[in-house]
Amino acid sequence: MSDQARKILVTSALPYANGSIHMGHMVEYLQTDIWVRFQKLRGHKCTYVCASDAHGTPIMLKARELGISPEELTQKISAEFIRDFADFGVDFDNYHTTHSMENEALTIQMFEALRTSDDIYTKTIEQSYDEKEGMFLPDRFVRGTCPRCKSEDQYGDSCEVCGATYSPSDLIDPVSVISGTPPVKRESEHYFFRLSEYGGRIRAWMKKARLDKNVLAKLEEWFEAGLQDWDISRDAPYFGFRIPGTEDKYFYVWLDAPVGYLASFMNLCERRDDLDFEDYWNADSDAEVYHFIGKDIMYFHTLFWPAVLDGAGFRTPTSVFAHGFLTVNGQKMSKSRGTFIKARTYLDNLDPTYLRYYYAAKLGPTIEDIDLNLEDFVARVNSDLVGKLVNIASRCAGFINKRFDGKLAAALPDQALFDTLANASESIAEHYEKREYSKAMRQIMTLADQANRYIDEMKPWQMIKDEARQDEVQAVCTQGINLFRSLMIYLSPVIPALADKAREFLGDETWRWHDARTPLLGTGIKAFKPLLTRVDADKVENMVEQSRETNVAQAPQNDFISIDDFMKVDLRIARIEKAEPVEGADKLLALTLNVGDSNRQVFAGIKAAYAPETLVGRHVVVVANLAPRKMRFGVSEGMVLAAGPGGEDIFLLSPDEGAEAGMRVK
RNA sequence: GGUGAUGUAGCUCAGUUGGUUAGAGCGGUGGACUCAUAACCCGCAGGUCGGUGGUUCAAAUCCACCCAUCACCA
Repeated sequence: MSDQARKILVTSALPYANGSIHMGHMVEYLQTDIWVRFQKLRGHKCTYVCASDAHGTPIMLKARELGISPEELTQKISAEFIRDFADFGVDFDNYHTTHSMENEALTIQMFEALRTSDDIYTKTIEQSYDEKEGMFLPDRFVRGTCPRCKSEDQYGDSCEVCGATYSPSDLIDPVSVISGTPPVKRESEHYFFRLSEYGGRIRAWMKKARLDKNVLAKLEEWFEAGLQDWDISRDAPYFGFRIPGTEDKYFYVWLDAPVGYLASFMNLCERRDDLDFEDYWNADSDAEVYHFIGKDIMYFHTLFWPAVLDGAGFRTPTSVFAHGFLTVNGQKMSKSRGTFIKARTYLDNLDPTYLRYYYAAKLGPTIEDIDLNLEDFVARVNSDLVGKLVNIASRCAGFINKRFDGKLAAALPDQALFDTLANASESIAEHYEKREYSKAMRQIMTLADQANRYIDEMKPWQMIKDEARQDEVQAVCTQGINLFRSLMIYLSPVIPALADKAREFLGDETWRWHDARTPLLGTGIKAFKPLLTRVDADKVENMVEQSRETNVAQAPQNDFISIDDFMKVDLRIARIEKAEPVEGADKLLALTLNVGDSNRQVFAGIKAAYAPETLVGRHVVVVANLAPRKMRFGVSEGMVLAAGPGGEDIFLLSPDEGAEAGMRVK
């Protein structure tokens, strides 16, 4: 790694301004923030920009639903985003919006450049149209019955049940999600970007960008499928930028969203004399540009985006860093389980330092998902941060403060041990640079173990009883304090708030990476206050409960159903005749139910909660007229009613004594 | 359905180009210590490395198939 100061521009993906920031989002912003803080600590000129992604149909519709303008909506949500990020210590140099003058000017500039080079053409296409609402419908806004498996209420682009992909016109009985009316086909002229012409240039960029091998594999897959031209326009009504020379055509949100990276930077340059927009974005720029993104938007960032930049005469990104998704307790985040945790809910309960460290301890450079295991989270943070790290300072500071008037010794008793930490500097730095944070954390914690072992071997608490060894105690504790200091410097990109507290306690003005090479000697330290308290497992539980509650409160829609609607559901008492595990299914039991006149087979996901033999003879409530569903194990002819969040917490409904199989429930 | 990724101790994860008894942290357990936010230190137990088959003197590591989980399909 060169010692020359590098010019680096870093971005995180622009959060879409129609919801709240949650724990999944935070993976990306913390991953990026750690990297940026590390670069700054190393003395590089690193700039971190972001913005709200403010355009598109979902935002337009949400604003309409709330009876406010899209501008108002996105401003309000952006304000929330900014607070959430700030409270997590995400330190943007600028946070802007894609609905800005800079972005409009840049988007149009790029579009015109591409049109001049004949990379834009128009073509008439057919699309679903909602006559009642007077608008074209994105695929996601049409729902209907899957043409392949006949599952009802599926999206217009793919079936969530059988996984089939198709176009909205293939759906059986399609309806517009907005008006509930059947859409019609209507023609419209759209603008297309000739992505198909860019294969060679994208490949050349890929080689330079040194992408992760998993990202490359994915790209290769897309290349094999063949690059298709990209539809970059949408018809009015749409919230976005109008295409010059048209009355009712707008740029597709995904065209102007990445341009928002440039727009935010341009906006920053307007008030920063030391930053020059062209210096970073001209085709021959020697600055480095990195985009941190989630693996779901790789397509846009590794194909369209370099192609558009290249075609429009700008420089391309130095690299694109894709990360995986977050699971909580090993599963997809779930509102019913209370694991769909908003950033604000976390902040209301817990210190952001915990999460920053925990994510760092798990993050690597690949697109693999990471898991937030809440029990592990409590154990890991308490053990590493409180038990190991802060403990070093805690067990030395008392002696220094009480016996030596807060004064550190003038020399280190064990220079070799100090050097061990100093010499780890480049290896740790390399881990940070490559975004191997989990490796960096492991290495730092191993060094923390050495520090604790050192104090343990020296036993200052025994020395202190011997009048002749007082100086030794001061020396040993000075050693311990300095080891702590080095570790804190290394960790400061991850846990800046804690590092600041530690720095103040030690009386240092500022920290740079290389300060870990020179010990603090002969100076005074402040009185030691606990720098970080342990994670309270009750608060974690509380956070989960709050996440569950807020969502349960939302769950009952104010859409009432009529008694007729209810009567459509044929609920019957059934007697379980037979219950057995299903081979190859972890969660299912195969139940043979007597519903009066006949027996039928139903698969129920209750294996974790009930042993099959306890069920036989029991009466339950079953939905008798549910459309039979073909599963891998056979056909399921109904649904057994049960309550609870799932797993072991499932509770079957039973009738009171006297009910017989076949009776209707109403 | 197609494509890709992942599957290693109770939990979270390391395991470089195939090579001696498969590692760490947490948790469990036994002990030591008492400076420290019941923290720290020493020891012990725990794994047929998702399954099956194959290549090889040798496979967690390579190949094939299968199973499970996750993602993408513009």
